[in-house]
Amino acid sequence: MYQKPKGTRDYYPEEKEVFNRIADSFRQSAKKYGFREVEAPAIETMDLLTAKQGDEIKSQIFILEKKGDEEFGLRPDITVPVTRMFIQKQFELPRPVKWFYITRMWRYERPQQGRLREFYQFGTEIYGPATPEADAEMISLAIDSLCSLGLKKKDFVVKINNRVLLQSLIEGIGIEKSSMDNVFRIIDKKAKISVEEFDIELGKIIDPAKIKEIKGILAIRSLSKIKKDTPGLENLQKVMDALKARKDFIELDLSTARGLAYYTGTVFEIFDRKGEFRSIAGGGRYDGLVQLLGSQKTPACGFGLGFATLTLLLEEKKLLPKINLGVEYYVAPASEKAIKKAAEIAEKLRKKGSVEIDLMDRGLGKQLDYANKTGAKNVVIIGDDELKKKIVKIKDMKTGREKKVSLSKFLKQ
RNA sequence: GCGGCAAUAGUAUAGCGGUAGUAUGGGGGACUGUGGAUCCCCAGGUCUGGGUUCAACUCCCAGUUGCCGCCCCA
Repeated sequence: MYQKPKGTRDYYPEEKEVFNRIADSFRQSAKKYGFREVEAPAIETMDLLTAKQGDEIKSQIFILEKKGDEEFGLRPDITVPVTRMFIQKQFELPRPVKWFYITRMWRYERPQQGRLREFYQFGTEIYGPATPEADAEMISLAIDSLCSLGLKKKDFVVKINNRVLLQSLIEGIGIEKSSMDNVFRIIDKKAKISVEEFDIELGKIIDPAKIKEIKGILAIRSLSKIKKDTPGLENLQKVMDALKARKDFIELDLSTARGLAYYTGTVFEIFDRKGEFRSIAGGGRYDGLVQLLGSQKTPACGFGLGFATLTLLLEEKKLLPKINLGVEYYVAPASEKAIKKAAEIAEKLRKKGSVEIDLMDRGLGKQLDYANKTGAKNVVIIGDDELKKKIVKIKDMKTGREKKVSLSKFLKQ
């Protein structure tokens, strides 16, 4: 028996339908805000995929065997390919450019809870506006998207921060810029590790006497506690003001830093309230990315929302869509002679809805069994008797009740 | 890249150093054109490769995959 590749998952019909329902729901939410769906190639040149540099990143790309001079890899995220798409058409696109995607990505890494090697994300990118309203809009959309699946404010929380603000505060206590990336990385992990570990990790790169001050900063729960002219403060305040209608979902959390990412301003991450799973979604402002990819500097922001963790949460909250893949009509020929007529009936019924017909040359009992197991709503029975009388029997599979209908009348309705 | 636990029909589970069972699901049949019940028949399994042994599904080692964690999470 062949096994499926490590870290992938198969979607059998019911599972695929669950996926489709969730995807459709996201699609609708995004369209309500005027976002337009895009798709990028699964493969991109290694030049593009590694443009952001970093050895870790490169080690997580599935690199395709080199043919000639061409070197491709599977995209490990889609912000970069979509940004490439933006750059190629940027001068003809009316701004703001608001795109969304529901598609898959690949990362060569160890699978664990909520993390696969091939995975789906719903996400958005906005190119053009530098306004706090743009940040607020993408966060609103993320919240609405989750709510439209039935999740409530008691189920998830949006932790929001601003990297400029965090950096000014950290610099304000005398930490050098050179160690900022590492400090950010540890700060971002704070919720996941113990106080002792946090102290040890930070102690390795900064003066241990400063750890307490950092903790003091991270404990701030309200922007009003921060000195008025601190860079980033006003911007974050405006973003949060614009999100007032959804304030029950939002928490200021200065320890949300989002690793070494390309984020330059607002950052946010969505978690389940219990903090049981890894993050459901994350995003922020990345004003430097377009320039990094070789074009003129353009403000941009976006978020990504993974299906893996989301599914875990929906499962726990019993919010996964209930699926019935049964057809509306199963047409059951009860005799050899009726097969032709049954095919005719099926063909006509298909103009209106989903119809299945016997392909296994089985007796009526087995056919009903099959119709029952696959969730068919009605069975149309046609046999010698019905042929003679020019009728069909319609059996409601839920109630078991049968009614006789004249064939011509039935096909006309 | 590192570590912990696990692996028996499609699924869920027994079992034992000596020829692998049960349930469910799948196919066929009976109940004499009618499903969800009952009964009968059929197909289907010890993850892979080594080792120990007269004999390995069972014990040992390695690999693979799964679950979980670390690293990382653009």
